[in-house]
Amino acid sequence: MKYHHHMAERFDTALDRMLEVVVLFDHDMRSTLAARGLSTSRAHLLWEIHRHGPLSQRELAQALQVTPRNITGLVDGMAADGFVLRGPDPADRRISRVSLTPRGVSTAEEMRAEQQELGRTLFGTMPADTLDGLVRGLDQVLATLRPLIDRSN
Amino acid sequence: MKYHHHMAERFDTALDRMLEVVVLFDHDMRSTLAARGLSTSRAHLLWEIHRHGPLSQRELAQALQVTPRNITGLVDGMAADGFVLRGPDPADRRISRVSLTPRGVSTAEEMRAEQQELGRTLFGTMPADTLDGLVRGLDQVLATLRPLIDRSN
DNA sequence: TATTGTTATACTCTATAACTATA
DNA sequence: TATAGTTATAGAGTATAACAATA
Repeated sequence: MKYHHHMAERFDTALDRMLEVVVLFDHDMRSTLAARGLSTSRAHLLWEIHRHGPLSQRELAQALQVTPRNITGLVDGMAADGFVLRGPDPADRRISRVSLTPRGVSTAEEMRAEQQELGRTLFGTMPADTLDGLVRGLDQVLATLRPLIDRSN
Repeated sequence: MKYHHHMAERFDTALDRMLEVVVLFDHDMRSTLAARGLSTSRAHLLWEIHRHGPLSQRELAQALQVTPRNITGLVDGMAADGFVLRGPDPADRRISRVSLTPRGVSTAEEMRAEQQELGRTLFGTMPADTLDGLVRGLDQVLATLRPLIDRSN
């Protein structure tokens, strides 16, 4: 009984740390993106195209786990702001292929560079064994969490 | 040069794990809350009152880092759904004190129980030294991240 | 018939500004 | 005058449903 109580406190501590990390990361990401005129959704869309090349709006809807209607709105706004461009599909005239403008590409690359910079800030002064322990712990958390989330989809 | 490149990969790996944890936690929290008829904002409001007792809408606006106008809307909706209740302030008739209904209290307690359950799920099978390493790593990340966020506010 | 994307409509969270009632 | 909360209005992200163009 005493043992269980003791463990419960350790779990709570660990979970508190995880939750605070989630909140602070979310906050940091939002302000970084906002400085570039991007919301979380817009950044996600930009990133998917940067990784996979020009995508149809249907494909974007699946990648962002959102209805096709929302992609229309996101692409409208991002096209107006010069991040993306609608183009025809060579084989299917129903499809609108969304690609990045030069500005979209450079924004994606800057986001990537800032992410690496954050990595250096967070881990650059961390002892190697602490970093190893962190990654090992996170990997185990992810191994438990991933199937939990998959099941709920 | 080779050393730096090596470290950069280690940082990227660690950051990737952190970001995936953030995304999955966020997803898990949202679906857990949605099952109870709560959004993230509503849950935050509920939690603040549960921790601190009845609060004025001004205090809630500060706690949620949101304009007072939004509290009006959140409280309207949550009162309609039976989670909270507006009451008078004994000393100042301008103030609307928001407190939890019995349903609000039990919802907050259920959320807390589910959080502990998640802690058991994630950490219950984790070796003690791995858990220690995880917490140590997260603490160092938070020590770097907290001042970064504070500065941006 | 089925698929792609759009128009029409509505809900939640967010913000600013003007206003009411208290202090 | 200053504060607490509301009404009025607007914008972003989300959802469903009906529809046009294309397959």
